Amino acid sequence: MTTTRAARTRALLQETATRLFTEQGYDATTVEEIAAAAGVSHMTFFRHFPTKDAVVLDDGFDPAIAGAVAAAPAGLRPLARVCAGFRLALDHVDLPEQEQVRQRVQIAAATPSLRVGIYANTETTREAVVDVLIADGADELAARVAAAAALAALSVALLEWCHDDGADTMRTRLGAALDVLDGSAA
Amino acid sequence: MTTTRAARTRALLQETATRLFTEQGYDATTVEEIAAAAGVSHMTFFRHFPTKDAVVLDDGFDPAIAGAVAAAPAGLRPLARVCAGFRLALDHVDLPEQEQVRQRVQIAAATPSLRVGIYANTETTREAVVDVLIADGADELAARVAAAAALAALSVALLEWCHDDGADTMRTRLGAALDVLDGSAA
DNA sequence: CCGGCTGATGTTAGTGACTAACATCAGCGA
DNA sequence: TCGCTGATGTTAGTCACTAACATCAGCCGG
Repeated sequence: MTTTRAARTRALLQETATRLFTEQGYDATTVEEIAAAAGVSHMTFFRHFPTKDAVVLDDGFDPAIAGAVAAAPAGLRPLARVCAGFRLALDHVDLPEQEQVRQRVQIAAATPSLRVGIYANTETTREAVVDVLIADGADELAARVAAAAALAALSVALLEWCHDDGADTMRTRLGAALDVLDGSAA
Repeated sequence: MTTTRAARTRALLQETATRLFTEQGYDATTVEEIAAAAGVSHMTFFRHFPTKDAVVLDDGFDPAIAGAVAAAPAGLRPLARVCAGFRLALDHVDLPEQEQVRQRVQIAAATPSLRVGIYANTETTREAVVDVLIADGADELAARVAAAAALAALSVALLEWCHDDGADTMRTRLGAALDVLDGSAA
């Protein structure tokens, strides 16, 4: 079983969409267009992606984050703990297909409605992180604030990273963003 | 000039919308419905609010924030500075019509797509705060991260505040959220 | 008190994201 | 090979939102 048919269709749709978005812009590209270019119907598109923006916004490496936070030392205050966890995640996850990700982030950065979506997209991750913190006795408000702040920092760093092109590695950027929250920054 | 006709229409639309959203839910209420209940056409609705969610999400007390950040002591690190500014804003702005705001926040809290919109809505405020920080010599990434983190904290606090109903005042809640970022929290 | 001017509103006709219901087709196991 | 199941297609909608153009309300100079 090389890859299921569904997985192939999904990948094809994602590639096609990314290409069209890059060529002519996100807003100027309709779902119908993507589907046609991929040789399927628009219904197939929506069976694989719940919304048009999901094609761009599904980075898929969010879920690992909560685990990393759990692995970080439990004694810290919520914000420090979350930052420590994120740093662990950065070191362990090996950020696959950087170019793929970068291309998608670039599309998102260029499209106001998608930029917004980046923050929106972190909601499930945020809840997962919150659960970890609460399980270790953190106040609920503190947990939510810490998780939200750290994820916002990550999102900002991602946008910044693809903005001034290639100067830093993504890891460096994300690390610097966390420093701002941590107190390690001047 | 008591109030211009346009302002009256806008207010009427906002009240009508808020009422209908509370009664039957945001998603179950169409713009057409709101317009009809207010005795206007749907075009009039969109002339006063750019989108359906703007009726709920326009709190309008965001713009004052950037000014308060500018008034905060310039020597602090970006995150501390932003937090200090927000505290100033909380003390000086007198949070008008709390009930109106609370009702809208409650609608937003109950509607996934709107909860997302709360974060989205802070983008212009964020940029204003970023400008203030950069003008005082902050690193661009640091400025963006600090602003985003603090605004995320505020949004979280708002949601939490209307969630466990009436226990704290909104000011208290927001202050506690800022403490988590500041380091004043255990 | 009147004709006109301007901004607020209405009408109509569209586009595009998304959904529901139902038909069909591809491929794999019995 | 038959049939079953999941992947896809078709069709017909709903709803947010927009563009173009018609109309109407209210104030302003005459």
